[in-house]
Amino acid sequence: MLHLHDTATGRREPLELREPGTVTMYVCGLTVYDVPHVGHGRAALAFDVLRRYLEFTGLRVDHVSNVTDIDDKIIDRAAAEGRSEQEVATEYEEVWWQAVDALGVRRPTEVPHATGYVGKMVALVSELVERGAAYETDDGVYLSVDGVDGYGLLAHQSLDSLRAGARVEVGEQKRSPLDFALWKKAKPGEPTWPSPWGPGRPGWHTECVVMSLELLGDGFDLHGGGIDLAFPHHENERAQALCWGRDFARHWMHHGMVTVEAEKMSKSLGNFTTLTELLERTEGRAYRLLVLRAHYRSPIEVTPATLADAVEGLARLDALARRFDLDPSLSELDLAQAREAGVDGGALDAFVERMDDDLDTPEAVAGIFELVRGANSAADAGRTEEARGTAVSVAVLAGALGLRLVGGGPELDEHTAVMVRQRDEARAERDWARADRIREQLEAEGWGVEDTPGGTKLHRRSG
RNA sequence: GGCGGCGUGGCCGAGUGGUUUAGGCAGGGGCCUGCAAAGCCCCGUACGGCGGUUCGAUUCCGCCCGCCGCCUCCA
Repeated sequence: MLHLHDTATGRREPLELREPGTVTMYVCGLTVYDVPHVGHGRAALAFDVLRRYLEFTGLRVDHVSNVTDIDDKIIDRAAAEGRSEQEVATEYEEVWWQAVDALGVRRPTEVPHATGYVGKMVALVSELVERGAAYETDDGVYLSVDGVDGYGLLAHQSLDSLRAGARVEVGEQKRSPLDFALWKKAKPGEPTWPSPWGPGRPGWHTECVVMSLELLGDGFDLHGGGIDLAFPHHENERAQALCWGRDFARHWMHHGMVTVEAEKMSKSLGNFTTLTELLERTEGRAYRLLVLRAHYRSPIEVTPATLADAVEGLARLDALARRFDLDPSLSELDLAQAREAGVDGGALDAFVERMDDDLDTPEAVAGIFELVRGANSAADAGRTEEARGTAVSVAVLAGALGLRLVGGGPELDEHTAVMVRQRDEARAERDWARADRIREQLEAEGWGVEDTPGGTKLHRRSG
C-alpha cells in the first residue's frame, strides 16, 4: 500500500481510501494569466507520477484539477492589453495544455473552471455568513479565522505565531490580519457576478473548496499542490470546509519548488524560465527524468546543466530500447498485466516497494538503471533470453513512471535513406574513408549513427 | 521574529549508526569496433563547522555558519 508524507500530520501515512479501489484527488491547477514556467511543469509531473503509479497498481483515479480563469492578474493583463479576461484566460489555458501534452502528462479526468461555479460559491459564502463564520466589510466578505478549529494545521503554526508574522495592510477592516476574502466587491471595470453583497467575484480560496467538494464529495482522498500552497491557500480552503460543516481532504500532499540558480523560480525575481521555452529546446521526457531523479518533496534545480544531464540519461534508456527493439506498448502495461506477461517479479516487487515508500522515484530510477546495466551485460555475455527479459522490465517500469522509451528507427526521408544505403555499400567494400565521410555528414545533420549487425542504424540526437 | 526544510565525492542526487557499493552525468584507464557509436569492466574513498552521546557517526543530540521555502499573489 502506498504511503505518503502527509503535510497535515508531518508524517508518512498510509493512503487510506474513502472507497476502496478508487482514489479521489484534487490538485490545484493554475491561474491562466501567462505562459507556464518550469515550476508548473514540475507540479503537473509530480501529480502525474502519483496518478500513474496508482493506476499502475490497479486503482481507478478521479483526478480533478482546476483552472482559475478569473483573478486579479488576469484582470490586470486584460486591462493592459485591451482585451477581455476571457480572451486572456483562453489563450494561456491553451498554451498550458500544449505543455502538459508535451510532458506526457495525462490530463485530469475533470477540469473545473472557477467561472463555472460562481453561483455555488455565492451560496457557500452566504451560508458562512449565516453561520456567523464570515462577515462583510466595505470591500468584501471575510472568513473569521479565530473560531476555526486547528487553524494552522498545514502551516504547522499556532494562530498566535501566524498572527505575529502577518502583515497588516493599512485601512483594512478585517477583524484579524489572518482573515481572508471569500468575496471581493467589484472595482470599476472588473468582471462581476451578482451576490447578496452586490456585484463582485469570489476569492481564490473559495473557488477550490467549492469545486473540490462539488466534484469529489465529502472526505475525498487527497488534496495536493505545491508546498507554497499549503499556507495560506489550502489552510483557508480547509477552514471554509470546517465552518461549512463538511469533511474535507483525508490526505495532503505537497511537492517541492523548482529553483534556478538556487532561487525560487518566480517572475518577480526575474529568473523566470518558461516551460514552453524549455520544451522547445529539450524534449519533455528529459524534464520528466530530471524531476523523477529527485524526490518530489525536494527542491530541484533546473539549469541547462541539469537538463543536459537528464538528456544523456534518457539517451541511455533509448539506446537500450534500440538494442532490444522494445515494443512501445510495453510502457502502457499495468502491474497485473506485466506479471501476466511474465515480467520479472523481483524487479516489479522492488519497484513497488520503493514507490510505496512516499513515491521514492530516485530509488526507483536507480533501480531501472541497474536493470539497464543488467540487460546489456547479459546480452554482451550471450544470455539473450535473460537480457531480453530484463530489458522488457526496464520498458515496463519506465512506462509506469510515464517515460516512454523510444526504440525503433525513425522514418527516414529519401535523402537520408540514400546516405544510409551508400554508407552500407561503402562499408561492405571496406571503403572506410567514404563510410566515415557519410557518417560525419549524417552526424552534422543531427543523427546519431550506430553500426549494427543489420547495418547502419540512425537515431535522433536530442539536445 | 515564528514555522518548515536543506548543506553528501567535478556536477545532479539518494541513503545509512560500523562490515561491499546508491544511481545518473562528466572525467581517466581497459575491452569490444576497420575507426566510431552503443555496450561492458575498473577507477574517485564524499558526507558544512565545533562539541556531545557511543566501542564506533556522514547517519542520533546540541550549538554555530551558510542556503532555501512559508508567514503577501505564487506549482
